[in-house]
Amino acid sequence: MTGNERAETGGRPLTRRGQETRQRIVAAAAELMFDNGVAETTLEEIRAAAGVSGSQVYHYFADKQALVRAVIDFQADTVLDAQGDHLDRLDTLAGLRAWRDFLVEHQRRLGCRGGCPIGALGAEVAETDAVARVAAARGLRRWEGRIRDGLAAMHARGDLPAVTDPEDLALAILAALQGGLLMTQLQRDTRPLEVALDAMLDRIEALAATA
Amino acid sequence: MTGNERAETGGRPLTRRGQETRQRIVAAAAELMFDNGVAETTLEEIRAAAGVSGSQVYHYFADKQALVRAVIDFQADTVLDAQGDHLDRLDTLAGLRAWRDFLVEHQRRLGCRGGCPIGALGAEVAETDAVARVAAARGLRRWEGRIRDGLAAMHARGDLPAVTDPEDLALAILAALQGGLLMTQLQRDTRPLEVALDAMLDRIEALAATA
DNA sequence: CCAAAAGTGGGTTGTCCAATCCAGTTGGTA
DNA sequence: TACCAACTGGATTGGACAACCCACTTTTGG
Repeated sequence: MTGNERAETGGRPLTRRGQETRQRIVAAAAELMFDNGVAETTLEEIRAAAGVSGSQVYHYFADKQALVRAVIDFQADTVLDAQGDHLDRLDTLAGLRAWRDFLVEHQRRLGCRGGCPIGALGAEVAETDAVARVAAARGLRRWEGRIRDGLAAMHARGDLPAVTDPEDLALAILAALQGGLLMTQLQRDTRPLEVALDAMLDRIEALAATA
Repeated sequence: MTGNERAETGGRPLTRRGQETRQRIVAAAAELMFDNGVAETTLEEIRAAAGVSGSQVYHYFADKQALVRAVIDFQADTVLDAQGDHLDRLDTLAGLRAWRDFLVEHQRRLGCRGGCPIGALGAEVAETDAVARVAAARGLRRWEGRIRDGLAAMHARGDLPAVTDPEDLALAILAALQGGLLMTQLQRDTRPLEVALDAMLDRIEALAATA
């Protein structure tokens, strides 16, 4: 899922070591951009944080924009990874609640800083770089897909009313999550995230009760 | 609500003309920053768009950061203004639905560009400028307050179950709205906004039915 | 072992832009 | 009419930073 295109147009292969270095650069860039935003992160800082020298960044990326795009794909992978098994257990109410608690606890540990690694990054570059915008949208879609799979299983099992659409429900939950993260970031308080997710899960619980 | 502090610390008064010019600068900055983001907006562009010359920007603002903070307050006023009477009619289900339609239609007219003028701006500077972050949070709180007032009226009237908390409900709705706007911006499609708001309003409708 | 890739450690260039300064004019108002 | 804020229209400085280039060494994979 992470873009493998070389900086140079001729698609010469990357050795394992090359892949690793490239990945180190992307990971370092991701962390710095998460902490300080894209605009406030310089290639020099990234170079130093990744522990590579001189022109290595330009060896792997045509320009900063290309790196930003790689970072977005990287964050999509990382975010889904970090949620681990939780995403496989969204087919019960208990699983959904546990996932909610995990997300809230994660924000608490971060001091409510940074917001969503995909959403915040995407929003910053959305109006400047259409390719990056689409990459961020794609990342959120993958996330949405995992939520939908859980709800669809509930739906198929008959735990949700037949008329409810798991697609819509999943999208609504992710939107509440994104908004909750944004407000939690601005207020430095996990309450918006808690209340937003609880509202959606309470709704699902209510729907489940009628099924 | 918009900050009136002069650039110079000695608080000399602004004449009406001065106030107007200052406002023109803020409005021009707000539009440019909404379209292109803070980092991509130069003071020179703002100066030209506002139709003022040379050092006028620095006559009213100590630096770019001060201008950004003024823009955030300005956008808070503007956003609430733009929703006009809708915000006074959030005490019925019909009023809530009409508000939802207005928001969706507004995004459609904008081509789903820019996201929330407060949220997107706040997120961009949140990790760099704590004062701006707090200003954005304050703007969202005002918005949240208007929603809560409507729901509280329903609650007082007995249209919502006594156990439900209008505060929480309002916060959840605003979070869904923010997340919906963000995803709508990234996907260039109003569906996320529609689905997120509908989920929250359906929930309120269900709660109202049990009251 | 050899060719290509990966990597070092600089230097350089050009541009953009925030921020400052100033000498002078206009305009309102007490 | 005197004063001061508002405003003009520049010039300038200083720094940051993306992007590019190069001579050379090390690593690796076939």
